Amino acid sequence: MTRRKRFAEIYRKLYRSFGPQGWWPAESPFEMALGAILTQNTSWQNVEKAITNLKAARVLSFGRLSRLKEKEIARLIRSAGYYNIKARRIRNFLSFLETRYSGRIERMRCLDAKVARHELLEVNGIGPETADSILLYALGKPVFVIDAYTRRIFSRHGFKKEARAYETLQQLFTQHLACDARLFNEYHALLVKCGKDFCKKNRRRCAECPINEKK
DNA sequence: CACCAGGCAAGTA
DNA sequence: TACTTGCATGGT
Repeated sequence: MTRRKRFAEIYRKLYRSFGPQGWWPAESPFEMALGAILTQNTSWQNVEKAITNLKAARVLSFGRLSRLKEKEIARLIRSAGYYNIKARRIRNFLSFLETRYSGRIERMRCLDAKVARHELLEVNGIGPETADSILLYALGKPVFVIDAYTRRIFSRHGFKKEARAYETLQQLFTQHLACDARLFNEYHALLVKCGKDFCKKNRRRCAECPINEKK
């Protein structure tokens, strides 16, 4: 079987098993970008509580959030963990948006994906996965997001070596799939769903993973 | 109790 | 280049 068919087959199995995932669960590109920072090595459940706090405080916008001190942001996002470092990262992102895009993340949409990615990676606190999440989910760019689940799943299904480095695994998806933001969106979300349910570090439920099914 | 979650940066060798 | 460590809450 070619790799192209393998990548398509895995997607098909995941989609048939789990259905559409409806990512990203946010009301605006700005909220998505914030969520991307908040969810760094953190369960989405804890991030939701932080987002809820920000909304309750009426500060989930560039203008309102920019007026808060770092300590205030930290207090509001406490439930997301790493709150001091994440508050700093959010401030870094806000000042980036301010200086380059007048605080309007939508203005990044007209950029080439490679240029936008490079700019985002310049922000201290935004690494490859956070940058790609913002590109794909907030800006609608056809960029495949690699995360710990994606690595683990493909590592366990014949791509052990390629799954080591972020860019290497990302290139495999880019090469073997149609360049389609909606496909990338759904595929990544399905991998996270599959990882949460069946491909955890302990291999207890590994055998039940839909990728193992015959067809 | 231990372990894990939709990472990243900084330090070390 | 390739590890190691700190960051922290909340669920299982």
